[in-house]
Amino acid sequence: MSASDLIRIMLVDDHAVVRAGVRRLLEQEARFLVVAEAESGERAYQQFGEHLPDITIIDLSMPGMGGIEAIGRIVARYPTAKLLVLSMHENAAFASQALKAGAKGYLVKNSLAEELVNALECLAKGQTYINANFTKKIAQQFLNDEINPLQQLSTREFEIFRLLAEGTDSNLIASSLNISSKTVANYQTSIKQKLGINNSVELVRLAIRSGLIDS
Amino acid sequence: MSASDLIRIMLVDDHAVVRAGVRRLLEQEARFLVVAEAESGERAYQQFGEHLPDITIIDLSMPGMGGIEAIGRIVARYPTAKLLVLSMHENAAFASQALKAGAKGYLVKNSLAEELVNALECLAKGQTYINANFTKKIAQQFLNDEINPLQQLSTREFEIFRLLAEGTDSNLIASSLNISSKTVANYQTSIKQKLGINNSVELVRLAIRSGLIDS
DNA sequence: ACAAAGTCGGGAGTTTTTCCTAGTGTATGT
DNA sequence: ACATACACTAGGAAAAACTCCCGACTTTGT
Repeated sequence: MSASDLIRIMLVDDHAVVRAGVRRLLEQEARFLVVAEAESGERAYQQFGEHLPDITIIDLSMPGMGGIEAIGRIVARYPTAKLLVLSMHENAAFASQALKAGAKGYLVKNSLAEELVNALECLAKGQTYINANFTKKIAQQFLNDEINPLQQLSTREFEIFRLLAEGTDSNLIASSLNISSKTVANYQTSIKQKLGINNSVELVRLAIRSGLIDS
Repeated sequence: MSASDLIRIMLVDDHAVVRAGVRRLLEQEARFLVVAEAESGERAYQQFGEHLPDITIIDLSMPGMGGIEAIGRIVARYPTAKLLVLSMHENAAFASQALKAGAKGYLVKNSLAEELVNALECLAKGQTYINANFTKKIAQQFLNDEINPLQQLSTREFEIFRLLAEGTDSNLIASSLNISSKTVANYQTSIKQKLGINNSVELVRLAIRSGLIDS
């Protein structure tokens, strides 16, 4: 292996344990070299300029400047930067946001070591890498994502969605809107179906994320 | 150093990266030896019996049987087991529930390596260890205990509350905890009653407000 | 040892949710 | 103008979830 094959890597994660873990996994392969670590988005941006790593492995949820913003700043300044997101969130929304911000790969933390190596090599070659069992999830939600899930709802559906998310009793919704509680129940089903959710937990989360209600 | 000083450790975390990270940190110190790893609560319980580690380092949020449940089971069978929680949740509710379930220490994942070593030595000596910058947080929230509704919940109730708030299907909860789905339903009722809420929407919002889950 | 509290689940009834069907009204386009 | 589409409404039937009540057993504390 020639020196040019060496892939210089920076690790960004607020958890020292995770940084150590990735470092350990990478040490198994001689062609990877960790040249820098950062525990925050701010530091990541600084360190990037100092070390100009080939690839940066970055977490999304960090205190202060989050990973997404850090990605945005780094890519803005260094458009050829290769950033691999290593997140614990198995959430398509997170992935698409990260990729939209300029990341070149997305991996969940419980992935195997081989997958990490695989992802790194993809990025090194200039490709984009996304977790295999994740692509379909993203593909599914991608359609809905661009549309903005709540936008699919009809006026009535949206109204009922809002009331449900606020915790309003179905019967109260019915009498407020002067419709049968049976109709409310039916709407509830169609709303969940349209939003692709199975339970009221996801319903609330979606409402909160959309800023419709606050926690 | 004599052989008897060797501290045999088991790691339990669903993220391979985290396990590798802890392992790496522990390898710096010759007196620690990782004798087993597990990626789930179920496996942890099995492995514990096989290896009988001096100390078990365990994560709380794992799919299937959660960490709290695993702690409970291990402590039930092996009352002298020393379990150190290594969680990413900087949340007093989690900590107190974990300790109530029988854990001997609580550490957040972004702690420094020295703190981990420190904690391990405390546990090895039979002491209890809690993160320094965490004790005051716990102390703070301890005062609000009367106010903090989640504190009213029993271990089991809390566990089920968490799973419900995460949107886990009742039947899945039942099978994860090896109890009847009827029991889960009954718990659900008592949880709502204790927390003074009427529907699952409020349940989720409470969980989010408490930092138990994020939106 | 006794009381108090936690865990577990059956019984029985109520409520909610789902899935299907179906009527009405209102656009939209050809 | 007429067909087509879709939103709004709601009933019926069945399934699923929830509530309330109770009893058994275990753990814990005094």
